[in-house]
This record gives sequence, structure tokens and C-alpha cells, in this order.
Amino acid sequence: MRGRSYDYSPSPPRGYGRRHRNPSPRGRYGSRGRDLPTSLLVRNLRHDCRPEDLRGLFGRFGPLKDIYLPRDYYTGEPRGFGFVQYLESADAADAKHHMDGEILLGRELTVVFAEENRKKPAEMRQRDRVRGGQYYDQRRSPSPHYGRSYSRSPVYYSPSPRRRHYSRSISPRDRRYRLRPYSRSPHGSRSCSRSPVRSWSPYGSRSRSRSWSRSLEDSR
DNA sequence: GTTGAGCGTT
Repeated sequence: MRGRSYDYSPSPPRGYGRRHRNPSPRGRYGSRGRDLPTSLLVRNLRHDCRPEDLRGLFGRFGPLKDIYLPRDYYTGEPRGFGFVQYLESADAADAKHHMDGEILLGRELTVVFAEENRKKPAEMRQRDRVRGGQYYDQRRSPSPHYGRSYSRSPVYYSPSPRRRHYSRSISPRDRRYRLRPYSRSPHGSRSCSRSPVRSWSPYGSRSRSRSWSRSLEDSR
């Protein structure tokens, strides 16, 4: 009702927007060399917005390093915001200046500098547990279509996604490793000794060297 | 070595 639904500037409640304390002498953004941030947090995104859309919009200001749209781990529903990381902080600032307040699909975007407060899986787990006061049904699949919701920009890496040859190498026994990490321990209290996520990590612990060798050979 | 279950979700 005041024209803008977000009023961080005048009197921030307490937290975000700008930290009062700056305990990091080097820089609050973690960058050792530069204090200027390169990551932007885009808020008020549409639920059907895709990283590609953001890339098209924000890519005009400079080369993007990464785009990521967080979403609910269990339901897979987009959270309505995303991160756009630039290679140069100048581009990030420029993009923020230009895109902040822009209308995307009928929604006013809010672009701010993103902090490096990435939430850890453990935190997310607890947070999801007490979603509405009751335990959320986590026993379901973590995500119906979990996958890379992140989109890498082809500006600096052009890997050939052609190294997927585990079709023949896969065995019924190995297949179980590809199952959902939480299929057996939804609560994550018992078999949490090992990170279950690593089981299905794209980087096989042992076949990596080989894949790289092959990849190089294939590339040359 | 860097993440991807990423903070500011209507």
C-alpha cells in the first residue's frame, strides 16, 4: 500500500538489507580480493520462471557465472526468488540498478545484493520439519523431479554433456545407489552418518579419473 | 575442491 511492498530502506526490522555488524574484516561477501558482491538475489519471481528467463534478462548486463532458483526440496515448488551471479561485480551492480523494480510477467522484481548466507541442508531439514506446526510428510519423495534447477552459463565452461555412458555400466545392484537418498531414512537420524546425497552425486568417487581421461580424449 | 536442500517465498 505504500506503492511498494518492500521497505527495507527506511527502517529495516532488524536483519536483512544491510548488516549492522560487520564482523568480517576482509569483506562480508567472502571475497578475498574484492569487497564488491557479484551475486544478486532476485525476489518476487514468478513460479513458472526459469533460470533461462533470468539469464536472458540479466545476461544482457554482463557475463553470468551462475543462476540458481531454490525451491522446496520435497514439493519441488519454486520459492519465488532466485540468485544471479555475475563474473564482474560491476555488471551485478549495473543489473541490479536496471532490473530492480522492473516488471517481469506482471510482477515487479526486487533485485538486491545477495549475501552468502547459504542455508545448509541440516537447517533446511529442521525448517521444513516444523513447516506449519506439524511434521511435514517427508516420507514422500524428496522431490518429484529433483534435478539441476541451476543453470550454468556457457560463457566460461562448455563441458560436453556427452559423458553419460553409465547406461551400459549400470547394474541392477548399482541401481540402488541411484535411488533417493532419503528413501530409507526420511528423518535422517539414523543413517545420517554419511551424507546420503553423495551417493548419487554426479561425480562418482572412483570413476571420475576415468571419465576425465575419456572426456579429454574425446575432446581432442 | 566448492557447493546447489542458497538468504529476502503472497
